[in-house]
Amino acid sequence: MFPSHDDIKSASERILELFSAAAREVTLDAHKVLFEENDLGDSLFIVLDGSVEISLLWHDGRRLSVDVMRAGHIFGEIALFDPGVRTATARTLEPSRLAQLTHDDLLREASHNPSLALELLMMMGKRMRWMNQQLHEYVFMPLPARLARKLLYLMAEDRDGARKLTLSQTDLADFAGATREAVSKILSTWSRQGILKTSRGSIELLDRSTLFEIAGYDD
Amino acid sequence: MFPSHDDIKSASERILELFSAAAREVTLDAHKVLFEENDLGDSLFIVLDGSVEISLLWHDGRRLSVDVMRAGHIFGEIALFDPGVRTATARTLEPSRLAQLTHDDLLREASHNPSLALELLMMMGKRMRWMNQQLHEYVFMPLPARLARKLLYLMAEDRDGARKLTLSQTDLADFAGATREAVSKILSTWSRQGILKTSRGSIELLDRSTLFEIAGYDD
DNA sequence: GTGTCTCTGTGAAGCAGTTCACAGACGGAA
DNA sequence: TTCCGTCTGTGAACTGCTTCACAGAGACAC
Repeated sequence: MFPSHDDIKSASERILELFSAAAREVTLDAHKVLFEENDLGDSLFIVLDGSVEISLLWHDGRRLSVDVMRAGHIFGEIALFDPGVRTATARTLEPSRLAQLTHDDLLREASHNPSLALELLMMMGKRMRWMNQQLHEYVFMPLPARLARKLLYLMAEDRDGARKLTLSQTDLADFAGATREAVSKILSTWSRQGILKTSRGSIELLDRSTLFEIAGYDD
Repeated sequence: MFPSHDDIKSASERILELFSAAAREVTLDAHKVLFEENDLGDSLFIVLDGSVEISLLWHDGRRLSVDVMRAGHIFGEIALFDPGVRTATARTLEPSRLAQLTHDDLLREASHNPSLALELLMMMGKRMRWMNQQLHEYVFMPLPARLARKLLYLMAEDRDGARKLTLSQTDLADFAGATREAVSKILSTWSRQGILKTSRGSIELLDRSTLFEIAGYDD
């Protein structure tokens, strides 16, 4: 199966306490860049409300979207623990509220709270495990399987029934690491096979188990 | 430029102390598997002597070699902080001596030593930054650039002049994430252009700056 | 309604890298 | 020396995805 989002992306009790003790709040409109790859940064964010897309960019304009962070999810941990330039770009998908915590805040709290530090280490372990999985998928899996996984992943995010995904095919292509045209063609054949139903700006899943098979989750 | 290996892969003073306080020593022959992807594991290793290759496997036999760990380098951190199955395979390239530290050892030491925990967090930050870089390279760069980077990376490892690399083209292909044939053809053209010299089982670099350009390190 | 804009569908050509096939080169063992 | 196994080089066919090109279909503004 694919991993449970809450375990990987969400904060534990103790990390939430850390935020409430030290964080500053940030409010942003939709489609605003919170930080960009190669910006200097040393802070961690938690989403209070809204959603934030995390993506990798390349100088020719290509983009690989890696994740969407929603309420309760934490991101920005690389530059928090290893201050320097950001390794990814974060932008809001809708109006969002975030809490921000700096490297200094962290040092102050964690230096006399070992169990907080241990929880952060576990979070980092889970995060690295997830990144490793992403590398696996990208390196070894062909586009249809990767696309199937991304669809299932993104649908599992939306709590409501998890059958419908609101996303243009262009954006979905960024998640799958492919062109819009390639994604469109694959979705068309799946649509013809009754696996899903496409419409302008959204996709409705009809046959989850077949998509599971295509994704290579063999069970 | 490409990252300095010692910063990312090596242990800090305090982490070395942790190993000397709690670790168990392991000795292995050449070409022995230390652990394999999907094995259960919860321990961290440091290389005392020899070298260990870290690679990702796929069920059809494909392999992506991601790194080589040498004396002083640490690996296995994912399963240390997030006990569960291994996300990669580790095998010795030559007879090697390692020290091993378990999750329990770590908890014992780090739970009353906050600055050790902070150093471990920084190490994890650097490690994630490096993984992110790998994902970037794999997703966005074409084979020749990726191959150039891997050559420069692997040559920087060997301290001795760093001009000669002892590695078969088959193994190099695993590092570049491509087939032996594709790598062989690229090396041939580079050889014809005087960038390097190939021979059975090794590659000698002649024109570092041209390879730098091909690798996309524009400076 | 009409116009415009973005999203979707699809076909044709191109290309980077794989797969397959085989030949020659080197090194070690007998 | 000869033989054998592994490593290297290269050509031909194939394939998965991109690039380019264009047409039709919602959605929204007026």
